[in-house]
Amino acid sequence: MYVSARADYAVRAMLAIAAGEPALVKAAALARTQEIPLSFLQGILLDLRRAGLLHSHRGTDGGYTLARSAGEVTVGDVLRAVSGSLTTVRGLPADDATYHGVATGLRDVWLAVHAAIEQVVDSTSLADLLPGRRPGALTRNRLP
Amino acid sequence: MYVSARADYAVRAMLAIAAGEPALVKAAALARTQEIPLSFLQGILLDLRRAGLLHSHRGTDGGYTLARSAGEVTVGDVLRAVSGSLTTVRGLPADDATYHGVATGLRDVWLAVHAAIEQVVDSTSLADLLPGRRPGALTRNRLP
DNA sequence: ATCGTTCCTATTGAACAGGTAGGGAATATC
DNA sequence: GATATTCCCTACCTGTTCAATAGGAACGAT
Repeated sequence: MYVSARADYAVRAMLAIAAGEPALVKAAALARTQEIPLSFLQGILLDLRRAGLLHSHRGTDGGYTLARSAGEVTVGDVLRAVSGSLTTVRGLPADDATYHGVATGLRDVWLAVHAAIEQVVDSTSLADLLPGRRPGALTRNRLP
Repeated sequence: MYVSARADYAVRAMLAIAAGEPALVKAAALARTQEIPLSFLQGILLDLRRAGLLHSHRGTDGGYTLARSAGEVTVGDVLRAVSGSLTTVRGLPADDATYHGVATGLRDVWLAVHAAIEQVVDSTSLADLLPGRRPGALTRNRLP
């Protein structure tokens, strides 16, 4: 179970842009405050824009802004935008895994893991994570 | 969220060895029936033995056998044996992630994901996945 | 229309996962 | 004890991800 640098950076960038609303936030500012390599970040921002999560504006006083409000964007949306499928097994989406013989039941494990992850990231919006909100909005999702 | 080839192969190998009990199972037989590259598999089996999950026997009619019974080994045990930490963010254990500024809340998301995954893999033993058991032992963990 | 700023793209190199090859060490059979 | 079989270990190759650099294209302000 591995969260890639792309995925981590993408959520942090979206949070920083959401926190700057309604002003535009520059890529260079994101890279500085969140300690993300600028060139790498630019590729991630491009993916987020192509996925329809960001609007970009060029020229002086340009930058990025959210395409939807922070409450309408979930962490899962961001992860899917930069990683394709949310959960992959050996590089393929969890659904596509086919097992032979005694390992047939393993498929259900990965599907259960996928569902468990989905339940967390799809029920958490960017607004839930921003400071100034009630802390621990997530705690009720932790364990039964 | 990425399940590595090592992790997937490791669980499949453990299942195949468990299914062969009490006979010893050879690495070559595992590679053939589960379609795993033999050389790669040998390195995985070495990790599983060092973690105390397998016993190995050399020479003619050698092979591998479980160190504990199939009911006493969980999927989580296997994953930790080959991957170190169960969940990593940018290569580091989920606990070690430190975030600055507006991204502080993101840490709780990864911890919640970690807990959700843990709940699935630590409550599923190898015996639960073997054929001949009641199917769908996992289904009650899927969703609330 | 020009200038400066910003986003966008292409190229290059380091680090790591996935996969391969071959020699060495231990065990059982003959 | 010689031999065949199997596990054990090390080094190597390849493709992808992560990261750095440099230049080109689009936009707003003056």
